[in-house]
Amino acid sequence: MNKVKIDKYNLHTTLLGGQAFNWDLVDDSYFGFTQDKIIELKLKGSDLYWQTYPEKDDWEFVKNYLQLELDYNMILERINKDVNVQAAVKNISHVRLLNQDFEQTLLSFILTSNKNIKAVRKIVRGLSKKYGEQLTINGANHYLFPKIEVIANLSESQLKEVGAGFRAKYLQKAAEAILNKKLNVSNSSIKYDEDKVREQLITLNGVGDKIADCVMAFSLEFYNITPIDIWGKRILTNLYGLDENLKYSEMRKWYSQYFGEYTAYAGQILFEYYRTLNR
DNA sequence: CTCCAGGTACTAA
DNA sequence: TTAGTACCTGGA
Repeated sequence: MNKVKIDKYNLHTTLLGGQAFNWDLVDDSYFGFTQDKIIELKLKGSDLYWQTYPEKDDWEFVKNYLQLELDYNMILERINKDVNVQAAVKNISHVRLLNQDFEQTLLSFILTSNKNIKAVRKIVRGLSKKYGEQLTINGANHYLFPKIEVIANLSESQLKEVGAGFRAKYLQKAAEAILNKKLNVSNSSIKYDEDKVREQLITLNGVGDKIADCVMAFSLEFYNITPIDIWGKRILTNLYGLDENLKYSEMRKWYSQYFGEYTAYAGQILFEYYRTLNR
């Protein structure tokens, strides 16, 4: 495996927390899957051992996916607005944001509607095992996330077989929209206007404010916003004293104005912290 | 067994 | 514009 030094990187919570559903801890290695790669990561002290399959040694991918060149100390300073952030950083140290693939992120988060993380992970694995390509690495079987065209051509009942439930038709339609280039959004959308990207995403059935924000923060590098789920709302009302009846857009605005350019990092750190506190 | 989950669409006022 | 409710399904 290849080796690189990393600092202040909570690999465990970053990979297995609430922003991605495609990582597993096997012995002391983390294995992740995308539409065309299996990624293996192993942390020993400050040494990160890494490898990609089947195309090996894809450093560009790993560097970009883990956002290794980002100035994390600077971000910590920028979001250090109060004791809540300080407590979160102290307790759940150094949670980062991954830069994930747009298509996989969109489809995965469509599955989160009214589901807990564990259940979503299960559906994503079912999808991959049944409809994704199989790879054998060191004698073990791994499955890639299914290709968009595969999902677009599955029936609603085929998707329900892996537990997608009422989200099955949303999933298929979203894959179809991507395939037919009906969506004016892709991984290069970071150049585009925030409101326009959100507007595009919400045209999809099954994608509302919250899921759109997840896709934007976790795969399109819109770090100035953070998705507000049930935990995000609890943080706003319980820690910051906001009215629980505020509209979603008003809550998002509050987060963005308070935390600024790196709101997504603040949101994710607070989310992982507050979720752990209340479990 | 029931209850509910990192929401969203649909309907009625 | 806003409030109320159904939705698949599997963990807890």
